Amino acid sequence: MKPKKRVTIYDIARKLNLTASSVSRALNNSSHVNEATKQLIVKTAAEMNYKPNTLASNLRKGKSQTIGIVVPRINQNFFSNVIAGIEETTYQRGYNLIICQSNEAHDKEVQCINTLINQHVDCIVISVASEGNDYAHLQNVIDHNIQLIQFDRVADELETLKVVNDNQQASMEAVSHMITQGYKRIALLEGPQNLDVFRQRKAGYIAALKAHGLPVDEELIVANSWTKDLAGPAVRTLLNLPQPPDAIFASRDDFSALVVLEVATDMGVKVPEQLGICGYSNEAFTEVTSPSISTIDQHSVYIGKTISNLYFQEMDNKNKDTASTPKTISIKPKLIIRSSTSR
Amino acid sequence: MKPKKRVTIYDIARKLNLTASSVSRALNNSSHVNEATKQLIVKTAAEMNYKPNTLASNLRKGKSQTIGIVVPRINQNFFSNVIAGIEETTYQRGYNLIICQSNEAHDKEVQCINTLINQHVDCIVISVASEGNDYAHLQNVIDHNIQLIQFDRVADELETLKVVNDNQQASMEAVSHMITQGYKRIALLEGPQNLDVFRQRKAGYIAALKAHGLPVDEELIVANSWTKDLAGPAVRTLLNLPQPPDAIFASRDDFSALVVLEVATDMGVKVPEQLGICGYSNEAFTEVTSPSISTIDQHSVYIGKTISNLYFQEMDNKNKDTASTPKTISIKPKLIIRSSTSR
DNA sequence: CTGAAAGCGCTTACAG
DNA sequence: CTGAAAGCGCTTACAG
Repeated sequence: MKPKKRVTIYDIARKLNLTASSVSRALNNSSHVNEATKQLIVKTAAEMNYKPNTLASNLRKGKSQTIGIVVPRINQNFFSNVIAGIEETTYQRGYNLIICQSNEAHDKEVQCINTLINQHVDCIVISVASEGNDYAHLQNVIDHNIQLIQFDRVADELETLKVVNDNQQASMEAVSHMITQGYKRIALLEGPQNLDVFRQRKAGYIAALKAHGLPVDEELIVANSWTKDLAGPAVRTLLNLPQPPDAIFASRDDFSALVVLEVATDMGVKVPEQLGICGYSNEAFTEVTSPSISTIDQHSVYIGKTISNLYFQEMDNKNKDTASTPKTISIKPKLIIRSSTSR
Repeated sequence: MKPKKRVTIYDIARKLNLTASSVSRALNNSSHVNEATKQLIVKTAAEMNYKPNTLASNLRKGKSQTIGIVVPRINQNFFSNVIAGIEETTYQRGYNLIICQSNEAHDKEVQCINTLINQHVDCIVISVASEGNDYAHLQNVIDHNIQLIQFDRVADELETLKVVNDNQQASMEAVSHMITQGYKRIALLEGPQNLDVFRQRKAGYIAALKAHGLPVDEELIVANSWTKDLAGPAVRTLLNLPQPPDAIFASRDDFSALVVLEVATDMGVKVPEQLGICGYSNEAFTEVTSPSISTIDQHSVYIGKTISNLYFQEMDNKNKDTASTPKTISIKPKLIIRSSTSR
């Protein structure tokens, strides 16, 4: 069976003794086309099961109604939520999403970007890979006149639209909350410090301690080492210190917070009475553990929506020829106080 | 600032006093082109920061090197993992992914499909929405000669390639395992029964009981009602029965299993001694609770890889004109035995 | 090995 | 309101 050809506007035109021009106009709801023939054309197109060729239309119009997204990992909660948020908002406007994952590798990130440029996407949304600090490929996006929007992990030096989480502020609030609850020796589980977002969380932790006149004890700061096998022992060591902490801010994520909870339970350390615990990212399970775990919600879906709205707004501005200043929108994460820090 | 035009093969040709034909051939590594000029062309293209226009190339070639994916929700673990798997395999071959979410709504699913048809994707991968049982839009995909691959939630009546999970077999194994461990009154937490996959899990549960000569007690089968507020009370009711279960198969997912664990702990019911628990889907947290929770791994990333491999294989067959029979590949989920069912 | 030409399916100024 | 024509950027048989 040879692939039968698709119906084109020429086929419709031929059938109705019209020209492709008219068919095109009718189908695009353009003015200057007789209402009766328009009706006829639309009806006939449906009958013939006509599907417009977006490729041709986009080539002609010089835009693709497509947004490209590059994230380190598609199947990481935060990112898949952001993508879902972007999808929701852009879909209504008839935009498509092309999605790539960099796998945290700079090489692949460059390749993804090139593919998206070749695809003539109208906009590229990216959260940069942890590896590499050469941003020539992103500059290339700008040079090709494609709107670039960075989020979460951003290259500061590039002047682009940015949507970020205020990690420092959120961390500061979380730690301040714990101090208010009477915790005095608060430990920090670091996330990977090569990423800015985790450095910000650490900075927030330190700022909170200082603001409340508490000392920063290096002994209580645990470097990121969260393979499954290392997590437990690290926490155990912490809790076995001569002067153990009375609270732990698991700034990496809720999984590390869960490990803390498990180790504490296992050692007979009561949460929240003897040990406060706060995680990060509001994974679904934090609500259902006992005690439930305090954490920080990043509003990831909302971040996605913000990104797309920012894009559409920017497009409007360009049409109006308003000067567009590169701006950064900071989303305030929300501290979710649950039982694990309430005493 | 007006958008500057991109470099085309004509620009390169002009610069080198050649024709677009030659440039095209050189850039596509085609034969019949002098090695020296080829080198020159490639070098010049790079210097001019030339990016091919995939839109034009695809229009001309009549294919898009793009695969469309439609899932109920992008940000659901299972689906985002499948997508990641597809991405990994297709990326190497230079394919792009256009991703849509149906939000479980039939209307939106139809719209997604139409968009993908218009985009001239080469293949559509879909897991159908829970709503609706009219599959005209999928038939339309086939009619447009686009390869259709269904996965997980499939419309049986359509003759397409299918990649499914053997939910029944996996559930049967899980329940049999619990029986082997000495549990005798095993309860079932159902998933939404309008979806085939959850009906299969229930069937596996019943089959296991029957195979081991155990009675099926309707009292022990709890309908899906997993809003956060309803989960706890439902489990509590179950455990307060005059003849309570000594094990629970949370066939819906690991979150419901976690609820069971929390309620049991709260009631002083020892897991696994007095109550066995098995979840479904191998969420990351199941490994780190105490006791760790037995569950079923669906190999979701592998499912994604299988889907793309199936597609490439099918393409090869078509090129060889081999008769292509619609086939179903069944992935065997893996029972992960942990502490919550080991006594 | 290279060039001239047609065409993928559409849109859109330009006439009438 | 409708048509004829050009062109988006590329690829590919057809000549030479």
